[in-house]
Amino acid sequence: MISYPLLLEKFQTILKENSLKFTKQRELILKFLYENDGHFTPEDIYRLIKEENPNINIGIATVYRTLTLLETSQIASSISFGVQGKKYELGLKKHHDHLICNQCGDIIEFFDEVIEERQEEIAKKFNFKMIDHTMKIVGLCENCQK
Amino acid sequence: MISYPLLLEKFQTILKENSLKFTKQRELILKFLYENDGHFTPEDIYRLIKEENPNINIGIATVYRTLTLLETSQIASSISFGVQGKKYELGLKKHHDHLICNQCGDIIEFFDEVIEERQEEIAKKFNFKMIDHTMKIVGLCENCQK
DNA sequence: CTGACTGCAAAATCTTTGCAAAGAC
DNA sequence: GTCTTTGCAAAGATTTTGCAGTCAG
Repeated sequence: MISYPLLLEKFQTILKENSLKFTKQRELILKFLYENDGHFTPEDIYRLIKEENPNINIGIATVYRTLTLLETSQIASSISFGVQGKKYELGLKKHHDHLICNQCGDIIEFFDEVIEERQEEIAKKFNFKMIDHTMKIVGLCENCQK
Repeated sequence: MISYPLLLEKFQTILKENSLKFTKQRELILKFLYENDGHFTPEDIYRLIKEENPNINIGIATVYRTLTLLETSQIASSISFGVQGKKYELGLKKHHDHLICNQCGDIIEFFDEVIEERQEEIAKKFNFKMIDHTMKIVGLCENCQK
């Protein structure tokens, strides 16, 4: 896993390349995603950053804007929950898919080589240029089945 | 594939079982999904039904309510597109997954036995009770690569 | 300095809800 | 007749945008 200083550097490089500025708010959001393993809504991120940094001012719009930027830069990635919006996570980990618990909302990550390969083959079969793929298994986690 | 009269009967049975009423609007939405192979937003469905039936009154709220009902009844199913909402299709076909073109929005359906099996195995491995699963391969379709 | 970024509030989307009238059974 | 459904418009929820002031480089 990448270290935080390296991640920060990567982000700053991307910003520089695009004549964008490195701001306190952008750093806080990056740091939040780095430090908090999991999947968060923009609202979650906004609220938790405010809680942890009562002295800093940050607006929800900035969170949305920054998350979009981070996703475009391939530093973060999101999974969507239909009408309930998206959740973001740091996107530098190895690609993986998700098991999502319907009851408690818990998200388990997994990676399966066989599925990855089949996906490539399917895309090829349809002459489809695959950019991304997501797989969600929805159900009940071990705890919630009790 | 199920015939329309049979589908209609199935729907009516479900309605009766739940003391719900069979209305013109509900039938139109069911018929629309049956006759139109593809994936539609609630807005699409609303608009197209109105176009095809200028004499009939139908509100967008009814479309939403009915789609929810159809999905709960497992007659329709939806795939979500993040903030951009959901698209619905008749859900009685054999389970399948989707290739989604980023450019033109086209959706190609596919089914792969190997992936299906692996999903079962993964769920088992995590003691996860699988209720549903979706897989989306996002990219560029054959046409849009040109 | 200059142009990008920010927070705010307003706007835009998409979906749901409250309600009185209409319709199914 | 009774109870559900409907359309409408208003309300919600989530996300985006316009703008004037602020800040990074």
